[in-house]
Amino acid sequence: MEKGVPIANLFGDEQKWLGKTVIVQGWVKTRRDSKAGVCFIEVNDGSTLKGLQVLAEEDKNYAGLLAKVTTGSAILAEGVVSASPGKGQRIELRAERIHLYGSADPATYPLQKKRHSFEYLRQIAHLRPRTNTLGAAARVRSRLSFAIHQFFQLRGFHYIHTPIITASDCEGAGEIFRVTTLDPTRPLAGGVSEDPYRGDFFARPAFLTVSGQLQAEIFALALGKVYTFGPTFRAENSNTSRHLAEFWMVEPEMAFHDLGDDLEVALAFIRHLVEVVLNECEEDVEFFGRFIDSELPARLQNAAKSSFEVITYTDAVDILKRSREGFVYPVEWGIDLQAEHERYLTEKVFGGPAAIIDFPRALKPFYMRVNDDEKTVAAMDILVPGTGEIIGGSQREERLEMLLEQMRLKGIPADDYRWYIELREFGSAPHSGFGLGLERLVQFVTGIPNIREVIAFPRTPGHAEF
RNA sequence: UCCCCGGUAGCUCAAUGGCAGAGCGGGUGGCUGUUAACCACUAGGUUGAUGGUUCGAGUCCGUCCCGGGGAGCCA
Repeated sequence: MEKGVPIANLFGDEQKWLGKTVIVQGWVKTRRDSKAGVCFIEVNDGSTLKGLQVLAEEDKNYAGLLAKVTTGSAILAEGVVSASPGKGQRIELRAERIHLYGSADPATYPLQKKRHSFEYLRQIAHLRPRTNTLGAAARVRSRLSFAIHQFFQLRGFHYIHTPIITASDCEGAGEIFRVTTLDPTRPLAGGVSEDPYRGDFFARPAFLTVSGQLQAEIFALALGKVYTFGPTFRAENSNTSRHLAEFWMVEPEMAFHDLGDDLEVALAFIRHLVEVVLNECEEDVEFFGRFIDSELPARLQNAAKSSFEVITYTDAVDILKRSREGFVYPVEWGIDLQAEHERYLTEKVFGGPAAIIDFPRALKPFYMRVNDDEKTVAAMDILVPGTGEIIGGSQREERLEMLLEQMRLKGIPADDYRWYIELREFGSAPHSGFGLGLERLVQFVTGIPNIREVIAFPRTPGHAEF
């Protein structure tokens, strides 16, 4: 099959392509007719935001085809790259040949030239990647995913594939999805006395993972530095612009790293990702700045350059208590910081991203390392303006006795975590890690307000279409 | 799950309890190296569902469904 030149390449070096005959393949974004015998077809192939103006003339042998080349159609155009006398573009393609792969009925094609609401586009998730905003978000997400691998691979991390189906309700991080082959509409044959998992696929309770961290720890204590990057699932009934039931998470885990090292890696990581977006997704960032969030470019510049503030939970509580802000949730040492508190810290106190460390022991999961004060744990949250928490991490408890005490205090059955405990019995070592929600990162670097727009097929309570 | 706001033409939205409307999109015609093109004409409606109040309900009340914003939970 014929292969065209990506339109991004043409715009990337216009001088080089001028006068050359090329093929482009893509979808008609819009079409402007002129009775002077010319027709302007804007073609977008997804390689870049901007479309290429293809000039079709009515005296060419493809003239009979033009009536069907409507908005949304898939076409091939071959012709000479020429300087454009018109305004909005420097180059255009003067078509010698046009092939129509698939037409689109203008009466029923759901995408119009004008702006649609995100709510409407969500109902046509099979067509919305063709819009400017969703297309740009998908490109940025792809570039970020690559940058995530780059960052870790270049630093000697190994990519670990942790299981999607897990047997343990890990760390009780929220509600979990059950995995079963049993038919919920058919009652158990043996009645209430029967083992409900007899006849089920795994012959025991099984769930979709909420985190790959515990398994990543296994490999950190063998390969040194590892990371997982994959889908995770939460069955929380959360209806907000920041939550999904299925989302992607990056979780590095590093042996012989304490919380300070962990924080250093996390901050370098964020900075690297923001720099990649600024340097390699310029056009898309400029688009988001113009149509989605005017403060975005400045915020990204700020995040790439300025140093992140790092303060302890205890200091953060002091700052909040001294402030004269009328918080809905009163601040006291020991409370979980609320969205309003996080917003106040990032937006009013620091004016940028911030990291909070050393949280009260009672607030955090059993695996976090207890500090010498015995009241706090070596945890960190990285907060960004707008999105809130984007990274959560900690140094893990490597001391057997302390881990067992933590599990007792939090009511975690040791029997379910034999393997996790054994990691502390056989060659235990200090180690740390963190988790970053990919979708929240994409929200942060694009300014897109609703998380349902930064993932192709959002799963939320009551919604699993496509 | 809780609080607030909303659901009217394909899309985005108007309409004191009193004739169902506009812009865009579609169709037809005109004009033009066009740029969210422009001009004229035209088709297009069970006002989310259901029950009630009223001479009369898009509008008021009850219930339900769906969407948005905020909160909680979290990444």
